[in-house]
Amino acid sequence: MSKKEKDPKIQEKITEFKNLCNALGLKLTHQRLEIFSELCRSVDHPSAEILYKRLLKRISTLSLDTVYRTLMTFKEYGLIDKIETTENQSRFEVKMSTHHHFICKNCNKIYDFDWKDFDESALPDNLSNIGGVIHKSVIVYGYCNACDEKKNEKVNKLRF
Amino acid sequence: MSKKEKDPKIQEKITEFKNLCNALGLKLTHQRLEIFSELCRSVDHPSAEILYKRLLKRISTLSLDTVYRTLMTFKEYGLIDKIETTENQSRFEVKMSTHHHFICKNCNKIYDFDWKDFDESALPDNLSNIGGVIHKSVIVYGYCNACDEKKNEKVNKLRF
DNA sequence: AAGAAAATAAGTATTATTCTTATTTAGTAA
DNA sequence: TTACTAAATAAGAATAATACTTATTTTCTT
Ligand SMILES: [Mn+2]
Ligand SMILES: [Mn+2]
Ligand SMILES: [Zn+2]
Ligand SMILES: [Zn+2]
Repeated sequence: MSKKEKDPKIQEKITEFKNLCNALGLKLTHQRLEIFSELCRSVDHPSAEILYKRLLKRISTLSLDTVYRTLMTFKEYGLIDKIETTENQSRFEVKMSTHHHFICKNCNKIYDFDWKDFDESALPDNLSNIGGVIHKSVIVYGYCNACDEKKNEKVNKLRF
Repeated sequence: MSKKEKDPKIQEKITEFKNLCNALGLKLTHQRLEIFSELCRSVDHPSAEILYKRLLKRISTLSLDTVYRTLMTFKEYGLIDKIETTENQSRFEVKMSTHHHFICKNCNKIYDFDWKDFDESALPDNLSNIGGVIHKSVIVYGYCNACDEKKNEKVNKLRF
């Protein structure tokens, strides 16, 4: 039985998830519910392994394979997304309204951001030579503020 | 010794590569030259393994590890890029002028395209809360024309 | 031509993900 | 409820992707 969520947004997503499982004929297992809930709560686009470690606290008998398998299933049914990265561990997030990703070159954290102007902009003409576009997104790279602060701390330690 | 390149663009990149190796103190080995040249010629953003298979025809003693190690080195020195994908095999390309990627949801081919308007557009303000941006790029998903044609062929076979 | 430092090949190791199978569970209908 | 069936899970084995170790070879310099 999943704990009560404080955040009503997450509560809502979970209710929606339960309904979808029913509608899609997916059995609503304890594992699926916990995996989905944990991913809902995660703001950091976790890997299967990170999710697994977090979930072990709730389901001590959980297997890593179940996490992988369940994420695959969720992806097949369009409940979650696999994120584009250059890392070799895949990372995931629950399907959300259109948004984009800032990836820190130092800590590899992935932050969400909105960019309405981009969402509304027309794609370039030359794309029709390649194919028909279904979805577009932006990835930006840089150093996150958290990392900058840490770097400054270090510099200050050296200076004083 | 690398074969003469027909394409002067590629020839030029290879010459530049040789100079850069010198400048950076990277030994210009047969393997490095062939790996770089092959990646230059590749329009398909190949994986290490694909590159390795192509290169075996030229260097029969090449080891897959050398391909991985060399690609890592090239990336460290900024000569190539690792591409963002949702696949679990990394894919690569030689560093080129700013461009973006169309990824086919069916065949996973990655096509390059230009989008000057995007390149010149300002990022959204909310990004400063996250960090400082160094690089931005677009990924679009869809079905490439090649895949569409194949699908139509199949449909026609069924109809006639 | 000789020597030092760096790079390679081969084999091994590790990491990430998937498969196999026996057991358990969710959903359903009596 | 209970019993049944199909689907899902856990555990461990297997595979795939990438990285490490070390003896040998190569590049670059002198
Ligand atoms: Mn996101
Ligand atoms: Mn490209
Ligand atoms: Zn960071
Ligand atoms: Zn295609």
